[in-house]
Amino acid sequence: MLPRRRRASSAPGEAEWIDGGAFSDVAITDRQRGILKLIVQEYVQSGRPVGSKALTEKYVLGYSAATIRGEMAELETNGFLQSLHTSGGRVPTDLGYRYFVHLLMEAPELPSGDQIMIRHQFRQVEAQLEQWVELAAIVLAETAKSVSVVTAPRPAIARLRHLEIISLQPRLALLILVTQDSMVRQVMLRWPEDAAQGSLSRLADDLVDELRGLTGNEVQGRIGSATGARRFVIERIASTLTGLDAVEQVEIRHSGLENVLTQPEFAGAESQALLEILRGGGFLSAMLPQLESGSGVQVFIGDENPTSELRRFGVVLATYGVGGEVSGLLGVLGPTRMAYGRSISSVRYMAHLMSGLVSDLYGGRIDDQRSET
Amino acid sequence: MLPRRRRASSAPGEAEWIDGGAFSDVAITDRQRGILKLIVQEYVQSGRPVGSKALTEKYVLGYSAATIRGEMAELETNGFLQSLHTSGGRVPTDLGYRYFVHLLMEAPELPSGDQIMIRHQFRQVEAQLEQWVELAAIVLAETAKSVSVVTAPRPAIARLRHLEIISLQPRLALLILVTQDSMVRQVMLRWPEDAAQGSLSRLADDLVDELRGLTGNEVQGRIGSATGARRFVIERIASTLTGLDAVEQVEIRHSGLENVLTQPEFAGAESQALLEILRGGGFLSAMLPQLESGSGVQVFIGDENPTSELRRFGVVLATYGVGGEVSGLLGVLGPTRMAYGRSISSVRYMAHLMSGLVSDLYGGRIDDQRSET
DNA sequence: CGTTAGCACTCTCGCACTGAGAGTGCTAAT
DNA sequence: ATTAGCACTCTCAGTGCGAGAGTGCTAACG
Repeated sequence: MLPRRRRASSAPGEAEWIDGGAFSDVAITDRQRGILKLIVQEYVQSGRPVGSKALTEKYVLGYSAATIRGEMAELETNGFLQSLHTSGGRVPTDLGYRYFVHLLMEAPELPSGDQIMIRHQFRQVEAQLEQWVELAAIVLAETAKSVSVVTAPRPAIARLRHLEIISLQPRLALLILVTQDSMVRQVMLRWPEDAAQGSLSRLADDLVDELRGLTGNEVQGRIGSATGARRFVIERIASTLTGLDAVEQVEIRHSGLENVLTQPEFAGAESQALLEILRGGGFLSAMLPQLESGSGVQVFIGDENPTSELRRFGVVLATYGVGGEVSGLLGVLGPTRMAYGRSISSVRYMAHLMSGLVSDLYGGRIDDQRSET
Repeated sequence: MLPRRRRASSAPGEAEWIDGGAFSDVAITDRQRGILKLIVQEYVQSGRPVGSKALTEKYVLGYSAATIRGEMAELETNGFLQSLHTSGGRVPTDLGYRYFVHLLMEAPELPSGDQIMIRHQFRQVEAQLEQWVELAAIVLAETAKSVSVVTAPRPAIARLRHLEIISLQPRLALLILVTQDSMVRQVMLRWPEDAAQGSLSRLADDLVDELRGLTGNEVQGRIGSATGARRFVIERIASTLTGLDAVEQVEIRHSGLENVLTQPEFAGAESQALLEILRGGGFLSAMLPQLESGSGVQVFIGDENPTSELRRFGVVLATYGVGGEVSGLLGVLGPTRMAYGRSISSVRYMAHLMSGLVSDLYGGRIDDQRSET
């Protein structure tokens, strides 16, 4: 009946009333819309349930507290609000937030001052690829004032570009793999017998020539009749490459825990839930199938989240990257009572920025790799 | 007068009374020692100030609560204990903890069951170097039941082993540096003019031949009369290598926040202090000068810490690595009221384990680098 | 007929108060 | 030297209470 999840308004500036059809079967008047909007904003800001009197005192409305009470009662029966106690104000339900995000909220562009500052920070570390993700997490946490999560950009599928084998000890060597998308992995190799650097280097050169541009599965297919050290190394290359494609391998950076842990709802055990979510790779593998890549900023509120641990959280996510080729994911995590407008603005801008950076690196050069050594 | 900081007992098993000389100018009887030990243990476990009566009820001692009161009073005047309120028991001071750690505590070896489990986990990821540090942080946090910090092993000084330049776009290239200690760094290069992959590869080959084995400063010295792209690349190599030597570049992994944030002393703003410490590189640069490398597990309690943000924390640290050549740092962070014995055992074992792993990689092959390509 | 003021009622929250429990120092007896 | 006893202090949990805020209902109003 109602949409479980929808893309956020992508038009900066005014709230959009277009496509209200999804909610149109619910009777909700303009005035109720206005009141709902105020309640969400107020509750997000204060964290305390909001009542009719408080609204009339804080805002100049054309009608009185009693009227608001009536409207609030109706909003409650329609499922947009709920009252925690008989007295003491009301708070939005997940549906209330959803309606707010979908139809009432504004998510303007980030102030140009912020944009300039952020771009400046990125220019500082532009050269060091390793720092991009870290910086993105930090900046996103700061602008959204929430916990941010960012993954490194990943190719849809890893292909070998270069490898080196470095002898460390007679029976120990280090295999360095570089993929076409500039990911680097180091793998330790233990030989059953002594191996000299010379033969290892030759082996490496051979393998580069033979395996360049191949995926993990294709490398696996090349094992063929290879034997001994050569076979062993090829197997390792294959498994490392396929490992890179696995979702579980993706590391999430996060930042800004302090923005959220100090909020009242995270006083007790709730903070543990948050840390748990951020720790394992579970968050990612739960979220990924929900994301239609390239579809802009997506918002998950409370029960809309795929796992029950996230039931009390709001998640604002976007993918970034170039086409379907290389992509990462970034977003913001907070209590359902979070500032969705600001979060969406921040996430949208950061996704845009990171896409730009990544496309500088990888854009339009997917197939001209074999040209030179 | 009193030592500000001392190495922890490194003899597994019994507490050591040797070298008590440092504290010997303070009059403290055997019975007081026993009482102090009990108080620290009790307080660490319960988190509540401990009183005389509670001790007699919990333990079978040869004397009564009144006697304990007398001894506790004396311990307080000597600075080992302090009472937070007129009534309500006493808690150890920093000095009390220090005495406990130095002379009263046992830090036995980790149970062999734990050791086996840990080694098993490491065997699983042995091949993936990137995962060692991560796993070390996780395991350390688990065994010490506290927040762990681990840095990746770093060479004392980075020397170039290999480099590659990969053309991404006409004016954009990626420089991949590999140091002799197998660290890999990726640097983006923007050219003022178009450059073909062919010339870049030749440039890279040239530079490898010329710069292999050199440190950042030495590379800097080789700039000489080089011009154009060549000069630009050399400069970047030099600055990246020197950057690797900088302490600020070191990344700390941490794990186990949940072990500590749920404890009573971190209910409020204190948690923010902890997150702050773990965030920036400040922690490391403050701690490093305090550490005599290779001297085993070191313990810093409260005011013994170099920075004031750490005043309410206890820190148990050890370096690991091979000789003075390659080293990292790992340890545990917690409230001053932490289980020092368990922490020291865990840190000691993990340092030992990581040293073993690192020495497999880097051991005794510091100077035979130029032999082959 | 929608809107609003008024009213009685409910619930939370902060505050003061209280008694139990625990700890302390002191002293006199052992 | 050790200890039992005692008077005193302080914390903490529980209780009661009043203020404040919110609610639903109803009657009056434009």
